[in-house]
Amino acid sequence: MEQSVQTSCSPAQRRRLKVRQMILRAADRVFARDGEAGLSIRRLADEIDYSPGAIYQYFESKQELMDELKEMFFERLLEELPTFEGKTEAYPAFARESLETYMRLALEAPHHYQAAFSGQRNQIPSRLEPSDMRAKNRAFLRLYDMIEGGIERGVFTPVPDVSHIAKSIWAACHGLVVLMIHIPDFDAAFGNEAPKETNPEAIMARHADFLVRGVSL
Amino acid sequence: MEQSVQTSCSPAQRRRLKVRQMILRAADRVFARDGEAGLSIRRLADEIDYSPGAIYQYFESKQELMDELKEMFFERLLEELPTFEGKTEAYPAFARESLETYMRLALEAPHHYQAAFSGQRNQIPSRLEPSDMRAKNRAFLRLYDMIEGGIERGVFTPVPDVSHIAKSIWAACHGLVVLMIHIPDFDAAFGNEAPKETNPEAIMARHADFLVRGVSL
DNA sequence: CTATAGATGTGAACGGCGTTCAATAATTGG
DNA sequence: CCAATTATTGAACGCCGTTCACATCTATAG
Repeated sequence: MEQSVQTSCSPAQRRRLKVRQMILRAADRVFARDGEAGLSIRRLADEIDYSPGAIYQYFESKQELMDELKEMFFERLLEELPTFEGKTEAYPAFARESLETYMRLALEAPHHYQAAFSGQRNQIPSRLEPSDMRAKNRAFLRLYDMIEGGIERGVFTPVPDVSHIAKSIWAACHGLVVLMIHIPDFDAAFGNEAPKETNPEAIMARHADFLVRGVSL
Repeated sequence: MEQSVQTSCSPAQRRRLKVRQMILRAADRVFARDGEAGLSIRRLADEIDYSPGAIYQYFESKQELMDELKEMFFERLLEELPTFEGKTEAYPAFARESLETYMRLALEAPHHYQAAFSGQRNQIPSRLEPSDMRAKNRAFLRLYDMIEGGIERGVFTPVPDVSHIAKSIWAACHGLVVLMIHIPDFDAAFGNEAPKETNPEAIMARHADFLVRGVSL
């Protein structure tokens, strides 16, 4: 408490945060490799050459650790989501790109994404207090603003409640991702008319197009 | 093997199936009450006054038991899905009703529904061999036929590959249900414009309408 | 520099889990 | 009624998350 800057606190607590980060990174690695079932406190402790009990010095429970892992996905999403800086006529393409980014990132980290929607308890998104809002809620706000922006620019059909449309579109993207994670070759399956295209990108692009057309005009 | 009808085989094997059904019904009860986390072989054995090991005489593993529980949802869905017997102009309403039935049943058995999409390993739906197809695949076929029927009647827009649209719509319904299960008050949340309606039925109806309009004309 | 208070890590333990298996009880066919 | 098959048990194995008394290390105060 000597030359305390108060903002970055003490010298020894730095190390504490470093170790915490190290645990999180190791957990992220194991989780991406072996999924939720493959990540146990004991295996994680083994990975970082610690005793299982030691982890509880840095996390209240496995749940808290998992929650931080899940949060990571939406933080990454917020970084990668595109921003619109172009002519109005390019807005639909921007909307499609936003939805495709969401689905692509989810498919790249399927375990993280699945886990983020496994529990039942969750915060209600709120327009207020955007500072300490969880990343998931902030991501929904981006979607909300994206649709609102389209309406203001006159490329999307105006509706009394934008949040309804935002929820429908979020749900649609979420559903496709979950189905693609859950059912292998979901894009190629059911090939009555011969499976022309089998890449996941194609069906995601079609899906995004279907949704954007649904709100256009 | 006396007056054997051959279809229902032996007298003692009857009892075996009875016990199997009894276990399944008990598992269904515990599962609906306490969810996937609350259903353990030991608790189930306790519920039916059996030894834990006894259950393995009737099921290879807990996974096999769970799989049958999940299958139950789609069998129930197949029973409750409406069939179309009306004038062409009523087809959109029939389509909406089909989607709403799917979502309503899922919300009524959230644990079953969530569990049905938790694993990664799953069958690819196939147009062929409809006899022993899993109920989930048969349910998808119903959706496929529903859309195809709409196109043939000239109320839905023709597309080169019906399965693409079917997948998008399935994904959209699935996504909404999962989000509603995962986020409490998902329908009422985000009330910028004052939460007028807070019943789940309303947002499901809007969602179904949004999707049916997307394929209409 | 040393003593000491607090943070840090350990290892054993608890209760619960899915699953297996030899031994026992029950049921069935001849 | 007996033999053979089947059903059921209870203990055991190796996991799991979590806790806790104890050892160990750190860093500050005298």
